[in-house]
Amino acid sequence: MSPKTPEQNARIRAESRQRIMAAAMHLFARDGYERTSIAGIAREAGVAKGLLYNYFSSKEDLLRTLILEAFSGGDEQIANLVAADPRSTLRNLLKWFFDEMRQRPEHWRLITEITLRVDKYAFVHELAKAKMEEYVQVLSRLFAQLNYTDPLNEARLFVGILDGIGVEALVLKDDYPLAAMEKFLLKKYCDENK
Amino acid sequence: MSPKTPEQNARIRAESRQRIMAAAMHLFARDGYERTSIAGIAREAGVAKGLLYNYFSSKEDLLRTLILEAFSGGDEQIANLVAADPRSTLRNLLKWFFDEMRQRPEHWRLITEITLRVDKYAFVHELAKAKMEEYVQVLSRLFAQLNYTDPLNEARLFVGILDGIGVEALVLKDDYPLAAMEKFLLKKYCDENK
Amino acid sequence: MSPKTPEQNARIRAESRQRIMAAAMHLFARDGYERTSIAGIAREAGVAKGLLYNYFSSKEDLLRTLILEAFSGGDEQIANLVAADPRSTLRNLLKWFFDEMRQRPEHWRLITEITLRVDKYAFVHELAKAKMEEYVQVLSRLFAQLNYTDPLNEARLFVGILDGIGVEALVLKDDYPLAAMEKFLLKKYCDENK
Amino acid sequence: MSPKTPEQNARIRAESRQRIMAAAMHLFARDGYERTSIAGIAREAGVAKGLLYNYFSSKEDLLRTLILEAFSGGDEQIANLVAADPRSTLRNLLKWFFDEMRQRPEHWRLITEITLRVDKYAFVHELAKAKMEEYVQVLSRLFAQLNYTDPLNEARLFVGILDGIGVEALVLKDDYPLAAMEKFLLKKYCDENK
DNA sequence: TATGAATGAGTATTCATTCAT
DNA sequence: AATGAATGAATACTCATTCAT
Repeated sequence: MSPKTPEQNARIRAESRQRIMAAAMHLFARDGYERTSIAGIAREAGVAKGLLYNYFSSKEDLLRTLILEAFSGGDEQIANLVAADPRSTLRNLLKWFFDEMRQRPEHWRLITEITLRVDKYAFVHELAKAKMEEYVQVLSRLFAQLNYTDPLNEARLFVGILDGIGVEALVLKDDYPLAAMEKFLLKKYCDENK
Repeated sequence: MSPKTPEQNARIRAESRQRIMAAAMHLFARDGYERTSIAGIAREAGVAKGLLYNYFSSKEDLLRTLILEAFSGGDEQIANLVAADPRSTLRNLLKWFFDEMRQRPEHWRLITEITLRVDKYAFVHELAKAKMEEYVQVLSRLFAQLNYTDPLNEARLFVGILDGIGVEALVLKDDYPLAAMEKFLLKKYCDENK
Repeated sequence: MSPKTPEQNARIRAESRQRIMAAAMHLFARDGYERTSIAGIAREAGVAKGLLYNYFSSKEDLLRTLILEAFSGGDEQIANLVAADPRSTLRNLLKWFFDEMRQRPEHWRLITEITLRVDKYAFVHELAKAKMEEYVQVLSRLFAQLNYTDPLNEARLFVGILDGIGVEALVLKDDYPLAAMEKFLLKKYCDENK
Repeated sequence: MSPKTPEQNARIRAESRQRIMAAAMHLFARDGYERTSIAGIAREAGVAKGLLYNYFSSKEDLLRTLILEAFSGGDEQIANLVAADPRSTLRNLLKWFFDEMRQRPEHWRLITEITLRVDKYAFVHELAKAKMEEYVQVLSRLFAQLNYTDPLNEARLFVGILDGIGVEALVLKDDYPLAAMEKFLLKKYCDENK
């Protein structure tokens, strides 16, 4: 008789929104942004096409939302990896990275693909640049503490290594020796006896 | 009006084909595969849309042809980089890589983008895997000659580094310090005094 | 919480209904029937979309209601314009018409637009025809009293003039010399010395 | 074997374009611009939806083309109505107008509807204003030659009359006494004995 | 009485592909 | 070998309407 309470509506909205975002993330990651249709996302989410536009103003707005959330979600997690000594921090970071590659490869595939299509989605350029610089700065300090002679470029190299391994693991999938590389890098960067 | 000789026809065919491929490569690289239209390729090539289907059975077939050629073209060039001593070979390789990133970034953007869309274009998976293994083997031998303790993984790391720097340079464009990284890597891998 | 009395309910109903109608009239007039959305009307009226369907069975029903009311509303006003002598009645009529064009141009734009879309909204045809004949009859009597030789066609002409000036004023807006035409027609039809 | 000659193509294109324009004119006029779908136009024209976009960049572009053509077509015809003496010119004009209303009512319905929806299609405002002023000027000269005391406003009135009768004839259709009004106006404006 | 989340048919537009010439 | 007019399935997006609360 009486309309739904604001709380009920908020919950319903949050749920629908979440389902749509999860479906979109899955499909964007699996098939790429361009190859994913709104109809497909709606079907995957189990809602009608039109509902999507109650929550996102366009397909690109949905993408933007996912990207922003992915980037900011990453930030929090990385903040948790910082340890007392630099070598442990590096170790945590490497372990986190390889775990992610094993557990959410599709998620990272999307991030990588979108990041490469920079021209079309200009906001990504700024975002990626800011993140990159942030990571390089943090790593640079770590390498300085470890007395590397050129910590800035070591930091850039380290980021590049992770990026490169990421791309290769995404392409070669089970054929890429993730475990071996993890061990190798842990030894190279975190071995106390070195 | 007069019937053409078989030789003339062959030449004409080769030329048209080449123009179409050049136009397609340019546009695929600049705008991405999905965002490039057959009409656009035909316009860029200065031919009619229909002609395209005399040479390629579909848009994807055209893509496939370009990818195959790009990969095999790379092979030849890399073969030329091999020098007498391993350190010079590494130096040539690094210099070639950084030159390519400076001169044909869009070309490599396409290769990278397509390579990431592995599921859709399954043939790429095999191709990429074969190339990767080939490169790793060659590099592995180089690192063995240079007495690295784990030459196989060093080779994988090296390939990963180039991949990663490539991705970052493509994303950050002029904001990425290509020159600094080139110098840094040349010192790290090719400095005789080390 | 406490159950409302029937009187309260009736008042609430009347108010909601009125707000919806006012909002719809405003938007239909400003943007046209097709370009106005139910969502927009609800927003303008400050009610939920669903409520609209408690009072009107469809968008078209809402339109119909507005049209009927506009026509019958006009009747009342026009009845008040009748004066003792025919020339004064004509003068009142002209003044009322030009005042309306100045004060509620959008209202008349809607009436005109809808009236033209006769096929789609068949009920308008009958309505318009009935009104037209009624006006022509009244005017015809006026012109007969003023000893015009062909009062029936003079009446039709007079109605046509008002319609025509209405359309032109709606199209040309501030570029149409409403004041000059008002003066001109008053002189033509109501000048005692003529 | 050989491709179509440019002449063949030009003819084919002109024909298709014409069929699409005729279909669009018909449907826009009958159902209104908003209620007419591209699919409907294509069906009426007997072509595929896509073909429409080979000739017009959008639905609005198609409308614009039709409007411009309708306005410029009118110009030519009206130029032919000018006669040696002003009374004959007026007679030609009135006859032309009533003939048009009898023969192409739907055409004029479209012009009127679009002209009223000025806000959305700003280019119409300018067009209509220019035409109106042009007609008023020509008529003003005619009325001056006929020694009317206020030729400018007489001209405006005359244009208004035609507009008004047009609107009413469009709405009332066969119920509007077009013939009677024609005779009445011819007598009023063109009777030599008056 | 009133709400607003949800639906799905409908819209304009794009584009790979075909085919008569 | 080459053309480009034509096709129609697919796409993102809109919006009147329903209905559980």
